[in-house]
Amino acid sequence: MFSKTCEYAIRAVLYIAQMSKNGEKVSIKSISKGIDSPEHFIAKILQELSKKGLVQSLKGPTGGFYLSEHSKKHSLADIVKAIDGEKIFTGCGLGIGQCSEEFPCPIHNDFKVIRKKLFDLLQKTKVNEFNTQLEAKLAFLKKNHT
Amino acid sequence: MFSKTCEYAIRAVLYIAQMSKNGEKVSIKSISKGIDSPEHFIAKILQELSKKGLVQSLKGPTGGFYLSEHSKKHSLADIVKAIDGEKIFTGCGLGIGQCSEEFPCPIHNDFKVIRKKLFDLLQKTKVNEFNTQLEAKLAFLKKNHT
DNA sequence: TTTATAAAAGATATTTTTATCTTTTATCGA
DNA sequence: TCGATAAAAGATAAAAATATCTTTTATAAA
Repeated sequence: MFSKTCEYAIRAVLYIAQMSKNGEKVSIKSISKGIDSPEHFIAKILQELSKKGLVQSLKGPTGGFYLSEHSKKHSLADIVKAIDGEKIFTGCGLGIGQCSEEFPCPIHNDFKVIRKKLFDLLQKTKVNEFNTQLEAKLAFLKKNHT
Repeated sequence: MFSKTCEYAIRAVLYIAQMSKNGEKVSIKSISKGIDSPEHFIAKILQELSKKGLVQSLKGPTGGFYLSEHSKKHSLADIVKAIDGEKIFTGCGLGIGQCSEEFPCPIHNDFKVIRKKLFDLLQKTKVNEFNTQLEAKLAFLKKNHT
């Protein structure tokens, strides 16, 4: 559905949201462990998210990643758009360049419905809404949750 | 959503379904033009689909690809499974290996619904059901439909 | 039986995605 | 101010996906 990069990105942001909810900052090392991703790879991804304003960061000792009040309200759709682009929400299911209402692919209409549902879901879901679930270990961001 | 290989595969099978509906056979060259895909690449993909029994073929002069009565009834889900595997129907939306009912990722339940809708749609859609639409140019398998 | 045709098979190349490594810059605390 | 820390930036590497090329095999028609 999403690229691996995008999956890591979402997990990282949810992790940062939870871990920094009281103003703390979270290091790459912590994030990498917390979501079970390659350390250098998630660093690159966070660099990108930081540039686009989806997460905030500070260098140096006691530095790390956190979310501004504004960033806490971002949706999962914002992250997906930042990493994978709009293709998954608007592109043709069969990869036809000019697929449109006027010249539709055979599954155009059915796919439109599913894509809309996906977008609506991601759009309404905000990155800080899982904090308590994650805290209570009712939801997880990696496989080794022991 | 699907890999490019899978998009080509679906388009190719729909094209073969339409073009071979009266017992004709369709050449790779014709398929490649009909769906606007690289000739050698679609040849490789059809080889795979042929091995898995999703399309039939015959070598030599007057040879080409066609669909048996059985193959005509295959669903789009069958093609997706053959090329991309089950991951899109069953895998975790955030790429967590052991995501499950017991240890769910944060979006597990919402995604389950969307994945099910996608699967149901692809499962109920059969490869030969677009023949008349395609014939009447009410649906298209490539961008240059002139 | 020979020749032409068209897919199958196998090998190779290119591009994109995923991942890693090294150096630089900013910031904090001693 | 200096040293340690942590992210940013840039370069490189490995793996996977996409694409192409060449040779072989099966089939049909002349």
